[in-house]
Amino acid sequence: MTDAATDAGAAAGADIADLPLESARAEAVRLTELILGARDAYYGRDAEIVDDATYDAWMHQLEAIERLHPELQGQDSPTLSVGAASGTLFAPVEHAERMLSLDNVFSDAEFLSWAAKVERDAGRRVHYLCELKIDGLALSLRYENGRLVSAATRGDGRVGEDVTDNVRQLRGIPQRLLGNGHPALVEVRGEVFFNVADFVSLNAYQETMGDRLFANPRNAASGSLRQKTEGKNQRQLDAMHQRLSRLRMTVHGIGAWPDPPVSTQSGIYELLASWGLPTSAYYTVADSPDAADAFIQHYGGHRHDVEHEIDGIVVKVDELALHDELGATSRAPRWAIAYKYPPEQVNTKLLDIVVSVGRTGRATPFAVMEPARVAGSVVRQATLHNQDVVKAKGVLIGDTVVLRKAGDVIPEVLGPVVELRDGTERAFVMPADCPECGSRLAPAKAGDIDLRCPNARSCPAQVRGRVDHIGSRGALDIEGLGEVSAAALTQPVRPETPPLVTEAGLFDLRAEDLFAIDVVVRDAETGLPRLLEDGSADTRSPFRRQRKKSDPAFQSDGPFDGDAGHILSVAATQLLVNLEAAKSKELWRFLVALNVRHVGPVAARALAQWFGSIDAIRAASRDELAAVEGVGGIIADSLTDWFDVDWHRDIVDRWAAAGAQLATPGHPGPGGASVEGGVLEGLTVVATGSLEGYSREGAQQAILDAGGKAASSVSKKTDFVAAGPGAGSKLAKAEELGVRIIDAAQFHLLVTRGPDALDAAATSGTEG
DNA sequence: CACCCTCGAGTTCA
DNA sequence: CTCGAGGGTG
Repeated sequence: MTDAATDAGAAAGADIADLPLESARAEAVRLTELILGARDAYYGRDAEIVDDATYDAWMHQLEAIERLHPELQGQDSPTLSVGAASGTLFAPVEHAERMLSLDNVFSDAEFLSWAAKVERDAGRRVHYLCELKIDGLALSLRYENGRLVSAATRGDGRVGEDVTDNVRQLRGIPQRLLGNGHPALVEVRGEVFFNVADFVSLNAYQETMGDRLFANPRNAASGSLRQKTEGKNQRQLDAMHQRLSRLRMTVHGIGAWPDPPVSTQSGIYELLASWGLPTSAYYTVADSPDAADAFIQHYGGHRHDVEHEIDGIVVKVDELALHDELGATSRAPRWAIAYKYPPEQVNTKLLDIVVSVGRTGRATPFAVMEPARVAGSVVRQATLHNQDVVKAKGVLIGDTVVLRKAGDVIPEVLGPVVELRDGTERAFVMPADCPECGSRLAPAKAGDIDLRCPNARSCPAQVRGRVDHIGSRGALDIEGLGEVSAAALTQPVRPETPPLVTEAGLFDLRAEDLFAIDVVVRDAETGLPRLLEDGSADTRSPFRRQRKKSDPAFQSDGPFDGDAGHILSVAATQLLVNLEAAKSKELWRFLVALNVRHVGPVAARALAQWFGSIDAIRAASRDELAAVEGVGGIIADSLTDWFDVDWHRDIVDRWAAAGAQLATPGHPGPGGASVEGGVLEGLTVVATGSLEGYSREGAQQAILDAGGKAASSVSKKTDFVAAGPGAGSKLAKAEELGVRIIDAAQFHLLVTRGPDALDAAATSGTEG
């Protein structure tokens, strides 16, 4: 790129960054039309209708938009084809038959209405050929008398680039067709793409060579195919061949064949396969729109089970006779549609990097972004872990960043789009003080990257986090005690001194305490306090509500009448009831609730089982603690250290005084109860997905009750994996390791009667 | 010294 | 649910 071109691109980027997605889309369409029109004139009529500078400006504008919104870059984008660089590198080739693009739908409803229209136009039910829409580069191959004579990119659909020399090096593409049933002229359309693994290794290679990374497999395929061999040194040439050999082709179209010996699209695929052309293994013929929709939904959930990237599903009417009947619009055939999945990687603005403090005091920077739709949900935040990660990712506040969902769930910032910087970005500086309480942040021990707020006792963020944690499923599992209540109880606007200064007072909470609480109302969008007309913050109570005449619980002389006829809300009464019930939960839950470092549900269970009471654990020495299986020196130290702190012991004492049961009834004391001789003794079981008849917790408890070990991840030590609907990576891991997989019914048998009963049931022949 | 496992954190969904 | 960090165990 020349300097002038760089400037043009950067300037365009600055404007475009402010465009909302819909306007950007419209602008991209407009530019594409202009560019294709200019190209048509140039190649088709040998005439220039615009000067080079204008043409270049359009291209740079379009490139800038596509960098900002990669999802707008269609496969037929002019930036991916002829003229993108200089227009003279590859010879133009005219396709025998125009390569049309497909119309898109973005939802099941849109797809079903397309199918309904097709069936209405056809006047009958039709079959649908469903296939994966591979994220690659479309290619047209021309075979004359069975020999490959040319290969061309799509280009603008009518004229493409001649990439025959490069294509001849691809292993997956035959130079000659097998057999002799093919016509004299065959033009097949296919997709050249990288498998995900090959794409990753290609980028790793590019990185070691100091070359530019490819944004996605399609760009990589395009880049590899459009490499020019002249002027390259031998080493680069070898590397290129190595990469090219990893390209594969799958055929999903055929044109220029007036009289095929088969009557369906799927028949054509079989024919192509018999000629030695590589076709995709992933297609099916559906006999109804609903069946086709089921295929779409299936792969929507299993996009990553396929070795290559897919950005959607292509559905075609299978009956060839109907293709002519239905015809085509100027851009796309009416007998086929592309269902586009939501993009998994998008660009968005990094508005700020903010630091949050968790229940352990760890200060974690996270990215605050312009809300963006990724993989089907709207994301506005993503963790950045610590200041080293921020630095390693190289993001600046104000950058346009690439956002994705790791494992399809957890939002992750991949990095900045450096080309779109305009100089106003600024670097993130890790604050020296806790953003919530102002204490000086410091590493817990020398050499730690993580900074922590040392003010464990009264830092609002930490107290709030701990109270929230107490209510969580892995601890006392108190319904109604979550993030929101925890905040209301520890830092309301009224009263000034919150009911809970630390978690010590949790079981002393009374109805009056809850009734008095007011919190600031925050805007759901911005997170800022909502203001009243006089400029003061709007407040409301989470635990009061207006009394209605119709209330069955209406009492004219209730205890809380003073306040304009308000009564305790349902949430408040439930919280009080649940707190009361929590007082008699199992000992290990209290141990987890105490927030001792390194003591989670597993260590807590081991300790509770051995010692039988909090007092016994408090009294135990470091070595006595470390003698418990699953507890080592570190956890033992962590426990004794914890009990050395006055206000920690105060928590235990006040909970006990409030009636919390901090001992297992009937436990004989240290060294005592251990469950032995259960039917699952010595066996490790992992439960995943939803198992009919069991809750997530219930399944774990059933395994433990039977004397087994309930592990949270699958390893080769795992004996059984009980998998129900919705099972994810654990099931895959079990298959990979050859661990025995059982369903809910078998799981029930296993925990009640043991593994032998399972085998007996299996051999008695329930199959068939 | 290898594993293998648990902990802890952040996030979104039903 | 997944990742990194770091503890426990053979």
